[in-house]
Amino acid sequence: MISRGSTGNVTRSLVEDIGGAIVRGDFTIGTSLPTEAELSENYRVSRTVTREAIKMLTAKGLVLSWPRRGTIVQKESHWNLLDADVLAWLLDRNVSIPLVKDFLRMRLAIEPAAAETAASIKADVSEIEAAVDQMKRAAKHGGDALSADSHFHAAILRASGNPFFAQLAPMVDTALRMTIRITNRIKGVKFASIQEHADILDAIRTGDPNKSYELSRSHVERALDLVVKHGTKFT
Amino acid sequence: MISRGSTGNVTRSLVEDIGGAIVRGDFTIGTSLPTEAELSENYRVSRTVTREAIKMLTAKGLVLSWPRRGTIVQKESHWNLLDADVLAWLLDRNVSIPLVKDFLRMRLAIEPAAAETAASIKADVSEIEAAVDQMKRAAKHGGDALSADSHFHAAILRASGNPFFAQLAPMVDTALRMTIRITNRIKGVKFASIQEHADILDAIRTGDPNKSYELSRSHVERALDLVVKHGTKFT
DNA sequence: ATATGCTATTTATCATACAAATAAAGGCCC
DNA sequence: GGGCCTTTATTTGTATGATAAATAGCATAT
Repeated sequence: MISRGSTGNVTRSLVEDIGGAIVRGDFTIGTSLPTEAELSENYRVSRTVTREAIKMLTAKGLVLSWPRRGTIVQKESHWNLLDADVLAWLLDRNVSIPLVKDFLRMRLAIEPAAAETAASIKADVSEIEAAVDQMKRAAKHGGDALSADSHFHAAILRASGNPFFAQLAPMVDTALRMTIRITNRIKGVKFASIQEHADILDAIRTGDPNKSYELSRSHVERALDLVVKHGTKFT
Repeated sequence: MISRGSTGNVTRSLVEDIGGAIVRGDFTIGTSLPTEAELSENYRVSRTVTREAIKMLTAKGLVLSWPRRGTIVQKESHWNLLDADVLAWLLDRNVSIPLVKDFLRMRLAIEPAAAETAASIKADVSEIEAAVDQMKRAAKHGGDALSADSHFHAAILRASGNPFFAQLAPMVDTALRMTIRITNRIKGVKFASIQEHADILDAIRTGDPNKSYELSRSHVERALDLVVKHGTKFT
């Protein structure tokens, strides 16, 4: 049986449930899911709902359907990791150190470039500013510092004005929320200092591409070094 | 009326048709598509097919449906640019110089990092090798040099072993195929020399991260410079 | 053994009906 | 008139049942 979920949308709940199960590894890659009829029976929903859910999972690259063969679970390399849903499911069960490393290495490639670009076009920094303010407020009066942090980095990607960078923002937002927990539990390391974030903001605001690049790079590098050095203890 | 398309799949054809129309700008952002009933009528397909197509477009971030409000075309920032379909639709009608620049700037951030990583882990280079061979064959006996080129770059991303980089491979493959046409029609510039590609392959194969990074970077940089310098003539 | 045709299974498509949500219209009160 | 409530109509959401198309597996023939 499936509940209607917070959205009151049965199809959405099914997508969550089956998608999560696939990513979690409940089904063997290359094999078939239960048939539409079985899924509908198991979840007590109509075939309509089952089919529409499967179509959405198909669009996310998780499965592929063929008449008579069934709905085949695709290899992980086909999964759309950049899809916020898929990534959330993945991180939900699998916040492994290697994955975090790979994620940080991608950020290391992307984020400094985005910061550099943002500075060079004198981008609107209000969103970045808001994130820093939120961090300050959280430090003083308590609050969601983690959200503020992930917002900060997503905002930089958007500020770059490059749609390809901006596209990665939701993904970075989702992933950061998960991974910051890991980097924070390494040694006695606290949240990266607010000053460090404020400096990056300042470099972008004053339109200094090189400084923006370097500050952003060393910020991410610090997190990566931490995981590389101490990560093995936390696998 | 809609044909069954090359796949013999009506739903897929509808996705192509409506998705393409949205990305092409045939519908105003924020407004509603025709109703399910109207779409079904127009395309002469059942509501089932229409709904399943719309669900797939929803998963790609193009639309969002609400009872009584209709199916709303989402802002471009919500579109899943990293989805190969969406990108193909976008490039199909909109291979504009600014978009190509943004694309090259993202590659400039990603590709050298991927090449560096691939070299440092002594990655399997057979796929990259195959692409270079294909380029050589194409040069000699004629053949699809463009495909070989785009394969080469996608293969590097995959060779990095980083799933976040690898995920971008299909997108880069699609986009390159479109954009190489532009860079090639600037001045008398021919395909980037095969030697240049072979050198990158060699640096990765011999496990030289720094050289791999530098060669890859200058390769992409050359393309970007070209577009920046001469691009305005081709908008 | 290989090729050919049959059968059963599974997804694909169609058609219809009803439920749920909600925007728009209309009516009511002040 | 203007704000509040109710009703209505429209649109997507869900359910059900039927038929079509594709194909894996089996049986059969050569």
